[in-house]
Formats: sequence, structure tokens, C-alpha cells
Amino acid sequence: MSDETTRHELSARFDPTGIETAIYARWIERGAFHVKAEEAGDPYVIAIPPPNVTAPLHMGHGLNNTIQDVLIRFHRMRGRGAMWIPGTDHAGIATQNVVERDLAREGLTRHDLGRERFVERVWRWVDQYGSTIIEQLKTIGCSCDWDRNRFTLDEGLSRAVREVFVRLYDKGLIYRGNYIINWCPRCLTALSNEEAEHQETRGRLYHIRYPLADAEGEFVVVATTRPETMLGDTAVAVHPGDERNRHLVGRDVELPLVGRRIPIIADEYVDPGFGSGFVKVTPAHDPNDFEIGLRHDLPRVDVMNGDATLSNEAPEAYRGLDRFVARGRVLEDLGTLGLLVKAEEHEHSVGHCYRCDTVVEPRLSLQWFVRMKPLAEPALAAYREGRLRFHPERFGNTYEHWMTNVRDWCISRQLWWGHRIPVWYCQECGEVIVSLDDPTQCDRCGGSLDQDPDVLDTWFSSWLWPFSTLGWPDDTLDMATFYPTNTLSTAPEILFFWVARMVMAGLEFVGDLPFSDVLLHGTVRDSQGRRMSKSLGNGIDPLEVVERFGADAMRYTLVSSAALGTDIQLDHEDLDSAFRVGRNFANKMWNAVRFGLGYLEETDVLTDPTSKELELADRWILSRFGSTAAAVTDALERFRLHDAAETTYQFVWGEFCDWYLELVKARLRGDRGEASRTAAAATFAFVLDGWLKLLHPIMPFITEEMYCHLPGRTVEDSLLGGPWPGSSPELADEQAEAAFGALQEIVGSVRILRSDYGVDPSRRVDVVVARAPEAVAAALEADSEGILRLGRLSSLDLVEAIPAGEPGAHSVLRSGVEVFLPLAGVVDLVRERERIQSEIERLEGILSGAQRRLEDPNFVGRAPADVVEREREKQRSCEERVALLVEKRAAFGSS
RNA sequence: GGGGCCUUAGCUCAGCUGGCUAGAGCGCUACGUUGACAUCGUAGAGGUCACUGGUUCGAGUCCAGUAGGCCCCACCA
Repeated sequence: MSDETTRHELSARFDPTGIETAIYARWIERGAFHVKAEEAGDPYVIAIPPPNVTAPLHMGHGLNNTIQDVLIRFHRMRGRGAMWIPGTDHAGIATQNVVERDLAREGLTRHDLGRERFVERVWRWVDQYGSTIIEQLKTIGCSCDWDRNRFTLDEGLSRAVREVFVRLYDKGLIYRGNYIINWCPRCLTALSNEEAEHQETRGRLYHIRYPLADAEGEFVVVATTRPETMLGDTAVAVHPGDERNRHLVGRDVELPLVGRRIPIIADEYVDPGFGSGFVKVTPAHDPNDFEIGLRHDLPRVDVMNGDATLSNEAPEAYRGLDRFVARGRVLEDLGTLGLLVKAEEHEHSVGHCYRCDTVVEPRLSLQWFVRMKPLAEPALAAYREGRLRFHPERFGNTYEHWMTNVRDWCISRQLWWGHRIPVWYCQECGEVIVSLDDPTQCDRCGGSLDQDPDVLDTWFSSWLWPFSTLGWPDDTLDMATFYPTNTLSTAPEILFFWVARMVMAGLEFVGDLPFSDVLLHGTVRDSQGRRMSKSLGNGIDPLEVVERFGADAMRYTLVSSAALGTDIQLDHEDLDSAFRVGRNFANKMWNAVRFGLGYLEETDVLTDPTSKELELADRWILSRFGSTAAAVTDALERFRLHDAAETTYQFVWGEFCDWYLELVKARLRGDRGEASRTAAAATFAFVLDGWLKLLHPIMPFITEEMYCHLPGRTVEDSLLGGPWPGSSPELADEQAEAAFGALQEIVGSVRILRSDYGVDPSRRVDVVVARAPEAVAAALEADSEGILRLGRLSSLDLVEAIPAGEPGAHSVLRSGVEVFLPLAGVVDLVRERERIQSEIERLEGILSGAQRRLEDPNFVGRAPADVVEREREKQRSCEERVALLVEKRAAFGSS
């Protein structure tokens, strides 16, 4: 495709269809995202939060992965070995649930298949659907090092998991025990504390009478929100200091419906102020009661089965009933016996399974745990010493709080899909063997072995992600080169699940933090502020957005809406309002380039503008570009992607397109000679190239496409590798900015005057400008054509002073310049007088403020000199303008 | 029960270290076939920065409290 044909092929509208996929394919073909350890130089590394294999891409992924891609591309352009390691998570419960649901459609359960065949089936599922999200990430432009794609259940990562388990076990940090854990009766597995999501629920607090044994007609009253658990009560407790009830300690009550005699004990746990001061104690069904049970050596009566039906430990009448059915039956029976005192409305928080939302049941169960305190201490220290930083910073508090109150981590899951726990039990002697390699027989007695049937919590592999993906536990070159990674970008809701644990794992197993900066982005919400979810049907499909608006548009909109630490609201019923912003911007860029293509030559693209005879507009746009590049660089370094997006947008649209491009049209045409043309062309090409680069991290496709379209370039070229514009103080030109600012103000005032007086847009008018500073005057004379066009002017006269008394419209600008439109016949005197009057009043308002400040010795004495000086300047300029306007007003006589 | 966040134009939000004559996008109004772009241009309307106090020469910006909304953590039955 030659440049000639390309120029003509560019349509007025930018249509990303096809372009994005073609460009992405080009990048992949070149291996542009792959970083070899040997060639990494100064690496910049991000490990992707591995999405769940079963999950299709949603907007949260869209946002998070766009953010990561922006960072990776930015650092790649700066010449660093930018390596973004991708992968997916096997997501134990979630994936198993999906496959089980699939089975259910065939009328089967996993038990019908048996463990081995079920796991095979999950693998098939994963092989079939597991690459979907990876493809979707490519669609939105993610520049991951796909050669390093990993899966938490692949061989290498499994080895890391086992290594870690054995190390922690040997160190005494993994133990097995019978404790109350969160149990999901639907998933039939234990959950960690973090996986039990507490939701405020309106329930009832039931007050129940327990008759005292051997004392007809005497009762104690206990309260509970889960009456069915009373069937497992093994004591009633009061506070040891409770004067009212102390005399009852040591006596027994007879447990209603069960008939068991249980003791009244004294325990510090009880709050004597709550209710009657009596607490029923159910050690097998409540974590606190479990602790009380330990202290008092109480029996544990487990009245529930795994599926939350009542077990054989419960009285016969209730056996086999679901917990909630049993609850009703118990209440009914208590009522019949006259033992139910009351049921009051009660707000409390109830744990729900984070995967299936079933109410979790605290359940006594034999599980594996990790002792967290020793791991948390160095992780906390890393934060306190400033080696680990959060953006926004406030999440540091959350992290600190969780770390200081960390509890042991229940890591065993009664699932089939996951890393099997590397523990074997001897059938003969009961020996427990924890081993890196599968043992064949008991090393003590030679007996045969059974492996623990359970698997590990999904997060037990995820917490190793930043190094297990690099080949750990082997001493690999990748580890040496890419660890620690630099930035972790994720959603705040997995701060504990994942981020905190990765920090602990990195420090414990590798001896170094897994990353130094954690970027926590906001949540994508719908127009009512609700979290997007499948069940609410309020989600937005990123692929639909890509299809309708293009990936660049989606990325721009997401990044520009995501100020650090804030959520994003998107209306799922009106995608247009949000994403058109990005699409329109892409279209604007496209057309700016399309315009340039009409005039630029290959030599222009290659010319250093500073070697040319630059005019004011050139020096101005170069200066503005320099500060824009510096601001964008700073914003990206500080994770303020939103600022980077907005700053570039304002520059490209509001400065480059609105002013520079408009002003250089004639020069590019050659109307003002070759020297002027080449200066404009070289500047245009340079600045255009520059902002294409600045925008590339956010909008990679269109920028690459445009870049390759410029004369002298082909699809072989790419701006992936930068160089990043960065700060270029040599471009700064304060005088040019000031002079050009005055010029913009003149044009602006002409437009306002025209508009105020309703001058027909097609009518060209004359303008008279007075009191223009030399630089401005020179620019006006040198490039009157541009100004004439921008103001729709027929002529521009520079004079010493505006002739008094002539009919027309006046304006006195901030720069002190006077602008006058001789509009005989259009301007009526009364109206012009009023206009001037209101402008005087506005200025006087500002002036009096400035004067008040300047007359205050406290202000003059205490405010910094530059602030005072600015105030003086404001005063000077306002006084001058008011004086001029008063003169004008006088010329109109009194009304 | 702790901890955190939010409340700025009709809507969605910026405003980071206090100096603002408070910004952007969308929406709205008026005008416009200006050879890059109507996915556009020009101009405009629209804000007592939730409220009350305090600190300060100066507060949208800092502090305290009040009201409303949101989130996280927490074993009080």
C-alpha cells in the first residue's frame, strides 16, 4: 500500500473495525510483547491478576487490564524491558460449580462420575473455554507476554504449591485440627473467613426458656438467632461476675426437646448486660461456643450434616430436616410447650458463600490451617517501612488493620478441582506423611497410604503467582531478572484474599516483596451505583463496546473516568453517552492526521523543527507540547492515569486541533513561502508524532495506525518501542506562550463581539487592534491570514489607539490589548454602553477584591511574594482596563 | 461496634502539596454546508463547592461537629 493510495483511502470517519485486529496480529507476529530475560535490561514487570478460567470478560476486567496495559506500554516506550505476565486461575469452587451445573443438565452429579472422571471433565471444560478470556484480553489490546501464559494448575505452579505446603508444614506453620470453620452446605466445603461474606440481614432473635432441672417451674431464658442449634447445646453460660445469676452456676437445666441435662457454667465471654445474661452454648456450631467448650471441657454435639440437614445427633423428630425447616419445627414445638418467650426483630450480619451466596454454617470440622501471625509480621513491616505502597494511600490502613488482626487461614476444601493436599495417611499405623513427591508406602511401617482427599483453597496457588509464574522454586534466570515485579493493579475487594497474602508469600518464600506498588482501582457500577452483576443483568459486555465503539474508545473512556480511588458509573442502557467520548476523540485524532497527510512530505516528518525558522505559533505549540509531555509523564508515574488521559485530550483537541492546525493551514499550503511551510510542516509532524506517542499507552491501535500512515513510514514501523517524549525543557518558551495567549484572546474577543451583536457568521468584518505588545503585534502582522480566518475577518488594522467616538464594539482584554469592531449600523449605542458598563462592573468586582487584599498588611506581610505580586498584577491590569473602558463609555455619552 | 470514603453546574465527575476571577465531558440554548472532522465548529445559560463552627492574611482544598449516601472489617448470643 503506497502512501498515495493510503491518503485517498482514509475516510472522514474513523472506523476501527478490522484495523484493531490487523494491528494486533502484526504485533503478535513480531513477538513485540515477548521479553527475554537476557535482553530485559531495566525490567518493568506486572503479573496479571489471573482471571478465573470460567469467567468471560466483564467491565471490571476491562478497566483493570486497560490500566495494566497503559502502564506496561508506557514503560516499554521508555525503553524498559516491560514484561506483563498473563495467565488464568483454576478458581476451585467457581469452576467446579460451573461444571457441576453443566452436569446437572444431564441429570448427573459429580458423584455419578467419580473423582477421576469428574476432574477429567473439568479439564476438558477448561481446555474448551479457558482460552476465551485470553482472546478477549487481546481484543482490548493487552500487550501481555503471551509466551509466558500460565495457569494456576499447570505443572510448574503445582510444584510451587507443593513446595510451599511442605515448607510451611516443616516449619510448623501448617497444622490440621478440628475447629469451627465456615461451611457452605451447597458447595459442601469449608471456606476461609474471607470467603464468607457477611451481609446485614433482618432476622429474629428468639428467647427460649430452659427449665431448671430438679426445680419445677423455674427457668432461665436464653436468646438465639439460630434456634435449631439448641439441639446441640451442651451448657448454658453466665458471666462469673453476674450477681443476679451467680447462684445458678453449677446447677443443671434440662434442654427442651432433647431432654439432656446440661450444666450452667460461668464464663468471661458472656456479656451480663445482654438480655437475661444467659447464653446457650453450642460448641459444635458456633466459634465462640467452641472456645467456651474448650475452656470447660464441654462435649460437642454436632446436630447437622454437611448439607445442613439435621443429623442423627438430633432428636429423631428432626433428623433429615433442612436447617431452616428444622428451625420452624423447633420453634413450633417450643411454642407448644410454652417455652418460646418472644421473637424480636433483629438485625445481624450473616455469612454467605462468596461463590453461591448460600448462608454459611459455622461447622465443627477437621481441616488444614496456615498459622498467619508469623507471616504477617514482616508483611506489615514492609508497609510500615514504606517499601510497599498503596495507591490510593488510604488502602494502607485497611491492609494494616487486616494484618494486625490476621487469623489463621483454613486452606483445605472438600472439592475435587484443585491442588490435592500433599498429605498421606498410613492405613496401618496412622503415620502422617507430607511430601514433595508422592510416597508409595509408609516410611515407618511400610503400610499402604491414602492421600488426603481434599484440595487446597484456590488462593493457596494464587498467593504464589508473582514468583511461581517465573519458575520458582527453581533458581531460574526469569526469577533473577523479573522478580520482584513492580506494580500490582487490582480491585480493592481482593486486598485480603490475594494482595496481602502475596506479600506474605513473597517475603516468606523468596525473601523479597512481590511488588512495590499496589494500584487499587475503583469498581465499575451502573447508573444507580449498583455493582454490575450477572444476576442484576446490569452488566456491560466489553466486547459489545469494542464492536460498537472500538477498543481505543473503550479504553479512553475507562481510563479518563477512573480517577484514582474512585468508582466508575456507567449506564448499561446508554452505552453511547459514555463511550462516544472515546470514539469521538479517536475520530478527532484520525481527522487531524488525515489533514496532515494532505500536506506533509517525508522530509517534513524527518526534520527537526528546532532547526527551522519557527514562527510564534510553532514555538507556542512546541512549548505547549513540552509541558503536556512532562505532565503526562508525571501523571503516569504517579498512577494518575485519568490525569494523563485528560491532559492529552485537552492538548490534542483544545490546542493542537483548535488552534495550531487551524493557524498553519495557509502555511502548509505554501502560501507564505517555503521557509514558513517547512517550519510549520516540521513542527506539525513533530508534535503530531509526539502526541501519538503520548496517547499510545491509552489508545494503542489508532495511534499505531496513524503513526504508520505518516509519509515515509510503513506498517513495518511502530511506536510500541517509543521513544517516549518525556520532558523536554528545551521546548519551553514562556514568551511564545504569553504572546500566543494574547493572540488567542484577541480572536476570542472578536468571536464574542460578533456573537453578542449577532453578526452573520458568513459576514467578514474588519477589526482594529490597539495597544498590542510588540511580540503580539509582530505575530499579527506576520500571520494575519490565520487570524483573519479564525476571526472571520476581512482586515486587521494595528493602531496606536482606537479612534474615539466611532460606532462599533469594544473590548479591552486581560493582556491590555484593545479590540474594536467598527460595526456601523449593527451596534447600537445604548447596547454597547450597557455592555461596557457591565464589563466595568465585573472588573471592579475583581479589583476591589484585589485591593482589599493588598491593603491588608497581614496579606502583604504573610503571603508569599509571588502571590502578592500576582495580586498586584491583577490590580494593575484591572485598573488599566477599567480606565480604558470608562473612556469608551464616555464616548457614548450619558444615556 | 470499629475503620474508611463520598456529598462541587440538570447528569457523570476532575480539582493531588490551601492563593479560584471554581473546571471537563455529556445534556441544554442560539447560530453555522468556514474543503481535517456535523463522531464537527463558534458563542451562551447553568454552581451560596451538603450544613455549622474552627485554623489561616486567605479554605472547594486543612481540623472538629451535624445531616444524608456508600464501602470494608468485626465471634456479642
